Amino acid sequence: MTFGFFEQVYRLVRQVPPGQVTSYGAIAHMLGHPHAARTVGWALHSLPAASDVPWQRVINSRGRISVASSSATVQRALLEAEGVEFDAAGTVDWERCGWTGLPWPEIEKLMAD
DNA sequence: ACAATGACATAAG
DNA sequence: GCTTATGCCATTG
Repeated sequence: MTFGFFEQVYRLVRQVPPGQVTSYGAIAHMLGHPHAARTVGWALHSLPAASDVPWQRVINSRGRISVASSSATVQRALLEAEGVEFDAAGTVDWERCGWTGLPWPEIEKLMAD
């Protein structure tokens, strides 16, 4: 299952509505792997640019973009275009744009499909 | 099966 | 707030 865990991550990230963001840890936790945040990040990193997965809506726990390349600029631009607001320090307010996640039945259905 | 890797998370200095 | 150290996990060579 080359797409085992990655596929799960992709499906969940695809559910993130525009204008909202979530964290790697939250994704991992929803998938039943509370400590697999690193793997989630790796999954998104290896994601092709042409993918339909809104990888830009997934950031680190502090509400900051951790990527250290030109993608960071693109990511922030995409998020701002969706309505996500950054403060002076380039941080996102979870209160404002944080994604609460899907109800369990929805997640379960995504995994089953 | 073992060692290395990585867009993380958290605690400590 | 930034840097360093440690823990965790799935994927890859």
